[in-house]
Amino acid sequence: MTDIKKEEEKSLNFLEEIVEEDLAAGKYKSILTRFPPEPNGYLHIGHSKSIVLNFGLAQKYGGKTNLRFDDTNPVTEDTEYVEGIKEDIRWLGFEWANEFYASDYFEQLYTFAEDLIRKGLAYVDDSSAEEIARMKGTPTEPGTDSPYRSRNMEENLQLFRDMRAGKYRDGEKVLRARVDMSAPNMQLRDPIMYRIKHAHHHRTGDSWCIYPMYDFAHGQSDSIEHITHSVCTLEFVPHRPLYDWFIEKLAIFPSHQYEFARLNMTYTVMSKRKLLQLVNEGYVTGWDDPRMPTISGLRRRGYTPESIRMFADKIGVAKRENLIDVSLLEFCVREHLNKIAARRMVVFDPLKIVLTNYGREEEMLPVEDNPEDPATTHRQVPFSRELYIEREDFMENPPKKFFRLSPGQKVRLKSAYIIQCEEVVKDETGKITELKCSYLPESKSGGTESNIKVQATIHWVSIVHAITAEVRLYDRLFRVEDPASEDGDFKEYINPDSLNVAVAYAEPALRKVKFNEHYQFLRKGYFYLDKDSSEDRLIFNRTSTLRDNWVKEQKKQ
RNA sequence: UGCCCUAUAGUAUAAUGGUAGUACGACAGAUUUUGGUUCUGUUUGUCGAGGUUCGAAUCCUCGUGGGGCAACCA
Repeated sequence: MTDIKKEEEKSLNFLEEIVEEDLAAGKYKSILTRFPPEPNGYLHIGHSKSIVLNFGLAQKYGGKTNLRFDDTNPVTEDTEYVEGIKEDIRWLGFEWANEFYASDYFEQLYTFAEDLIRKGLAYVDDSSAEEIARMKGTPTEPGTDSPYRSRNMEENLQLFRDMRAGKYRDGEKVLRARVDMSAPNMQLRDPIMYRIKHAHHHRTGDSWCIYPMYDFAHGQSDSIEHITHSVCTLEFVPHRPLYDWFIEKLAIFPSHQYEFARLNMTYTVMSKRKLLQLVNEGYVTGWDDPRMPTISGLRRRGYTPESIRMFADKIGVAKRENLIDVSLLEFCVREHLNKIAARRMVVFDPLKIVLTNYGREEEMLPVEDNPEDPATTHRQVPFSRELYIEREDFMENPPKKFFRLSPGQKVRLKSAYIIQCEEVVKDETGKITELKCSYLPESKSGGTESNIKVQATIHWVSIVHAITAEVRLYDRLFRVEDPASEDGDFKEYINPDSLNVAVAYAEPALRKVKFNEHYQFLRKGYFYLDKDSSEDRLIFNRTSTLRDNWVKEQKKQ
């Protein structure tokens, strides 16, 4: 009931409004969107905004979404990326109606081009790239006509066929649309439709040596598939008149382009070019390095598809430039993981404690797996006389608001007993090596007299039963909010401490950990088994820390 | 010195000529065997100047700020 109400109250974004209007006006019976990545890199969190938008629009209004690879530039593209992209989309939880490639349409696009030549709307230009650039003019000065602009139709047709037949070298000729060399919109100054590239294409092999440009492939592909709403990012706004021009002159299905502002996020970079640099120059270990904003990186780090979809939903869709705080992404993943992650106790920086009055060898204590789950299961955790606690959970001279262990003070060991610190043992350098504590037998968790109040509860692990695990603790990849907008090379702003590796002591239940299981290490954060793990070596990535008011409190002082 | 997009709390986003709301953040409190979670409360906003109107965040004009466009990239 409340959910329905919420749904009703939730306002539409401008694209949903357009779709609703089109549907209401009977313009379309159902809608068809597409997600059109170029297979020249891996998908990142910015793409997930587009994916959730395109697939979400179709889902919401009973339509469908095609996956179309925009593979018109053979030199940068590869099937490795095709496979990676498909995996990422599926992982995010979306299924496409059709898998298409712009290269599926090369023959059709070629026919379209000949059609435009016959109509006198395209011509072969022999000018060099430099000459074409010069004749293009500037934003404030009109361009000038190429001497080849007035070539007759038959000659253009023959030349274009010769281009396809491989008679010319790369760069010798191009096919251009004859639009308007003095248009205020630069995109309309006779844009290039085809260029010669004697290059191997990952799907069409060597069967073509001319390849269509984006502008002569994208809109036409949309039209061939009868895409109703072609949603892309803002930088293509100036291309829209050209998109419409080609469709009009070709008299083909009128797909329409709509633009939204791409996602920018603090403390990271979001362009494939920059991400590729980080990979190639060894700043990260790969596209799926857990510090990367890529889908594969986030997945490896322990993010869930649900959390990313929630994020995409929360950031909204509009046309103004934005810089989303990464803390919103972190909020989303905590929100989800808090509900599903099993709790475990792991000590990162151990301080030994000895319970001087604990007479038994050991005992097993039941500990709940997830307090958020009313039907939570319990596991048996071994407790014994010698334990590790977190070194930071003890202070010899604590400040006022420190609630944890200190000389003479009590804390509860989670799901076990309350202990009191009796003696601090140090080595010759003054470093604390051990704490001698007493425990309160009647304070046993769950017991009738266990309701004794103490200020804090801390996690622990039994030394003889502990297993070790490597934990990889990540921080933001960059030191500044918006590295791309800083002066100089963005790589100067990389955070040198974005990765910290430590060996931690874990309760034995963690020995049975499996891939795809999300854990909360009590009070330490959310963790996820890394693919680098092996039978005898557990490696965990910290997905995210927990919110920490104590850190804030300390900063105030 | 052109064309295009854009401007609402710290960050995003809604209000579609009629009470400026929501989320995250921040701050304060309650609860808590995680300084987590949960709950409650507080704080902060319509870029500027004119105009239209009974009434403007919304429409118009002129500024100003931000972004994009001059790849044989997408």
